Amino acid sequence: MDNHNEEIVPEMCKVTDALGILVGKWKPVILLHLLKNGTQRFNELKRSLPGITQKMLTNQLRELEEEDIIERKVYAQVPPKVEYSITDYGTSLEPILHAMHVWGTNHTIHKQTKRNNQAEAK
Amino acid sequence: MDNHNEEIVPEMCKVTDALGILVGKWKPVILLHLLKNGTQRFNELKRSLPGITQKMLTNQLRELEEEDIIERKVYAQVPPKVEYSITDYGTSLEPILHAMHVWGTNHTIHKQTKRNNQAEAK
DNA sequence: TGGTATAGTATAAAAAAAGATACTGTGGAA
DNA sequence: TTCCACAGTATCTTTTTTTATACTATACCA
Repeated sequence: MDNHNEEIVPEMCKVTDALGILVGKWKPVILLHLLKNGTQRFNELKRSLPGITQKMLTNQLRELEEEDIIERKVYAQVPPKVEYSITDYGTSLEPILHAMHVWGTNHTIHKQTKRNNQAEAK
Repeated sequence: MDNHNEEIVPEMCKVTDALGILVGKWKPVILLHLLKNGTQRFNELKRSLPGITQKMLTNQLRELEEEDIIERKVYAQVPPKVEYSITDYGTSLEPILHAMHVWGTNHTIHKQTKRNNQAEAK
């Protein structure tokens, strides 16, 4: 048995680092859109994200690009054309997003069940 | 082949819901402490979390309790004694926290590598 | 000639999250 | 008698995040 047990030591925990990349009101949805639909132009994304402002979209995309999760490709055209896509490295996030989605789905059920139980216990 | 493919539809995505539970500057660390050390008293936790204010700790604990992730047990004593622990249900978060930790750890390396490559490319 | 689409930037304001600080009541120890 | 530990509350201030709004340049179309 080798000695790299996988216990997380809170003091050197990287969970927050990982979270930092996912957090932001719009980042998960942006990632899911890019994962599902592949390469997208700026305004395509914008139309898929009702309510987002251009500034927010730009911000979130830049932050994801900074982390090497997505790629930004600018075409030298007028009017401008900019395409966004998930990098190969970025796809390594997919299992986590998926796990969170599954957990989140179950959690909504869990909470509903709990509420019902509490209601009938009165 | 059955028809429940697990593709995440962004429109009905629960990732944000799951994230909402983990987000908060202190929640992941609190959870990791409780997972690692088991039941803890309020001030034990506080001492383990250098820099946290009582208000923040109380807040985060109440929010986690609200989601049924942790349990709060009050002893009718003076001075007061309150114990916090992960619920059985709460442990279902462990794989996700673990996955995020592993991903986060790798990500720090990834970024370092990228920086080095960029530096030597100049 | 005016209007539209593109991918943004700039600035300010509002809202949410986090932090600082002071306060509570009570039993036991010094 | 004063002080400490306990598990919090109550306010107030600061910081961060998000939103709202207006503005840019240029090609194309009618």
